[in-house]
Amino acid sequence: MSAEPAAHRVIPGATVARLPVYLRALSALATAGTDTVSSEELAEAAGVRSAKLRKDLSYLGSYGVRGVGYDVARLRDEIEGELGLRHDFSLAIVGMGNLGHALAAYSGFATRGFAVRWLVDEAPDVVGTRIAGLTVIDFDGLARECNDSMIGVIATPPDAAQDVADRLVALGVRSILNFAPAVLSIPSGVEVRKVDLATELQILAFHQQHPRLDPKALDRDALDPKTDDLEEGAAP
Amino acid sequence: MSAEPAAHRVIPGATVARLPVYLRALSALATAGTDTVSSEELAEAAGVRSAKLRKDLSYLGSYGVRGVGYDVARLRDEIEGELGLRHDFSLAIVGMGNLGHALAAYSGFATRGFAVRWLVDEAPDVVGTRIAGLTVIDFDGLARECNDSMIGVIATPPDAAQDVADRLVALGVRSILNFAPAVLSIPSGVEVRKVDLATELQILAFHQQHPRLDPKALDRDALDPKTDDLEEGAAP
DNA sequence: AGGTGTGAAAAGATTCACAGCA
DNA sequence: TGCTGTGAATCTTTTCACACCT
Repeated sequence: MSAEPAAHRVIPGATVARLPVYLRALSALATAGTDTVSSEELAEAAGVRSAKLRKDLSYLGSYGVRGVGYDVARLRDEIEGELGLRHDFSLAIVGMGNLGHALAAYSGFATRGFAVRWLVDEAPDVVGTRIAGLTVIDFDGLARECNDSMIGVIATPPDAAQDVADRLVALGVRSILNFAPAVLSIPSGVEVRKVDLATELQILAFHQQHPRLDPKALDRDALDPKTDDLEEGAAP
Repeated sequence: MSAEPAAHRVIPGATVARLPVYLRALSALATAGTDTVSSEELAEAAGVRSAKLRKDLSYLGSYGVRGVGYDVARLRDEIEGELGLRHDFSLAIVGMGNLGHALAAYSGFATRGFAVRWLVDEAPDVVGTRIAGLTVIDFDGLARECNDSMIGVIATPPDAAQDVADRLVALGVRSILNFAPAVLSIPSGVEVRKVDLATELQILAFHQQHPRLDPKALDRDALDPKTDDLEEGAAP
């Protein structure tokens, strides 16, 4: 037996980082009216190998049926539950420069379950203005609104980032998405993810300068019609 | 011996992903007038452990001096060289919606060595308009300008992403930064990095729901970056 | 002393390959 | 028959610990 619904299972970080991708693929399948999917098909849609997909899903429990595949709606719901998407999160974007502005308006940001609710800036001439339908507040204003489902988004210049992080932590924020190219010092118990555009570009630059002398790219087409392999995995 | 300047050394993907962070820390130190730094100090500034830093740097060669540390300017230059930042790259941002607009104007994007040079969109009412000092062009326009140092940035809605990727590849682009929440099918030889905001938020949501029963959280506060993640590291 | 460079051990992630169930 | 779930093998990344150099 192994089909335990809830468990003290420890899900590897690399797996967690892929769950959102699986979730997206499953939502697309559900929308398309598909109700059962094999690991092979889902893996293809998610850009991973089927063995990896099955291993990942096995950490959640046994939600597949041998000889058949996975129930799309069921699996989607399980992953949503695992990711904690059953309740909504509110985003507080700090720093209303170009990037903060864009994030406030960026619809891709308002994925199901995440809504931009507060825009924060300390500049007196910015506080009180309206951006994307919200009024910009300062940290005092944010303190009054703070609750458990708040996620902080740092979109300030790098030199202000640590200070902003400290303030967010002081408000009780436990999840931070950091767009500022700065290393943050954060107490344990608070999770930070960083999105760093310059870093991504530099990694691309590296690979462009050191073309991967594709290890075994020749035999690929012999085995498999599709020669596309792309990225991979992650990070804890 | 081991102080070979250039080598056929294979640098692990995880290491490559950290070089930009070291580079930033070194630039800051150089600006501050520091000319020598120990692995301990640099690691602290970069948010990693010193052993990891030393191991990473050892893949580049022996640029440190025992009992002393690393020469800041020298190490910075070596990393720049390794990352291929000796020559400049030009960015072509495709998709002039909210996000594309913001990226065009985002100064953090114009890190040394990377300049936004082309803005691309296919909508007739957008082509020809000026954004952030550049005139928006279409793919035909881009085809005329294409060169070897071009990096494509996809900032379109997800359903257009694959088509845009195909066109970029057809133009000879070998590096793509993808902001669209879609899995791209790409021929080998082309490198794709993805930046996916919804995924990052969902990973944060997961950790908020499953608080890491801090294994040994007593020690130090800062560090323990992951990311990559987005993940992710190198490639199959 | 003081701090780098690196083998070797440990931890983590991916892939293989197949038993076992529908 | 067909496809999941998973132990075992493999590969990658991190951490340890210390020889070695200045």
